[in-house]
Amino acid sequence: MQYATWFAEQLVHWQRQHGRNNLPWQVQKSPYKTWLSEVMLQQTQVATVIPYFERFVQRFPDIQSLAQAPIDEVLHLWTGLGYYARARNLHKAAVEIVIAHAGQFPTDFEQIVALPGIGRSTAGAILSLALGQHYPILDGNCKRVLARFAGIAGWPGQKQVEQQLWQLAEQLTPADTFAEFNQGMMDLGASLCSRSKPRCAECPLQRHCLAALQGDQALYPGKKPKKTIPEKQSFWLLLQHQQQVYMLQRPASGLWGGLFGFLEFNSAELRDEYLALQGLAAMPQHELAGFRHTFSHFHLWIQPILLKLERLPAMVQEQSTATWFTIDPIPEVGLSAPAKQLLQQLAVYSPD
DNA sequence: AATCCGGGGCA
DNA sequence: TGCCCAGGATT
Repeated sequence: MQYATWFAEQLVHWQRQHGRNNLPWQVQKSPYKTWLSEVMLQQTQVATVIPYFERFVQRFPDIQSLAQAPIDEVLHLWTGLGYYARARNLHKAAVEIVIAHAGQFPTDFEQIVALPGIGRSTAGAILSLALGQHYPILDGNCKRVLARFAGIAGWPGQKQVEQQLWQLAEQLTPADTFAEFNQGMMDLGASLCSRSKPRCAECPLQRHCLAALQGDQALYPGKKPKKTIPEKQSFWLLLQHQQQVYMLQRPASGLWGGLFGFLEFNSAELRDEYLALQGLAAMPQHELAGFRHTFSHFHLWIQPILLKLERLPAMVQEQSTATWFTIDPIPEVGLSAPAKQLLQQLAVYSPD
């Protein structure tokens, strides 16, 4: 890459002038805070992450406190962020760090990348931003900047395209100012070099950016091949008794792993069978508004109904993972976004 | 409605 | 090694 030195100088200069240097995880920087922010940012944009980050660090100020926490509390602070396996991995990694590294965040690439939830890019970010070591990163922002600058075609999900991007990142990352450089790549990708309507006129890299010169910025990075995704239905049963609702903890892996949810059925018939079996068929049912929740690989149509119970049926209490939670305040466990939304609805319909 | 995403897990 | 999985926000 003939422009490597120029590229780094331009980007670092731009980062110092226009980049982000006062985000919550950038002041009183530590490997722990950098790690936490990077994991949150893997899935979510900066503006959304900030309040989650603040709450999380306030409750778990260091690796030890995180390691000691019950997983339900970790998931609670993650509620609404999505990708809950990452919260589980974060917690698991904290325990590993306490056991294997005496509570000190490891400083070797190999040790860091061995932690659950940390891959090459996240390890590179922690090493370069918080540990003063020369490593490249390649997050979504970097991929877009690099693909446009060098005109790298194809979808970055393809092995060979990703390989090219990593190689380019390695070549361009300067030996000394790697921290500003990596931060600059993320900042540029998140601002000027956005997916749609990039502001090339303001970009420090425009002069040698292939996509800008060709005017085909929209072609990079290549798009993921799309496929039609199925629509599934789910019938949720909200059992309410006074100011409490009945919820079950989901299995640790899979969709909404480890979160608490309502009774769930694949059809209205199965739901009604359950109600009959529990002797609840005659109770008045309030049909709540159905709604659609979208995942990357399917749509889920959720039809909730609410049953207000006079008395607690015995069988309902016996399920092992089941708990009666107060509606308000919201229980301090992991909840999916739709479950949290429904709980908030119930709070409105069921004032004290 | 389409798009985005870094890493885990399994065939 | 190459898929598939995962959740919500933004555009």
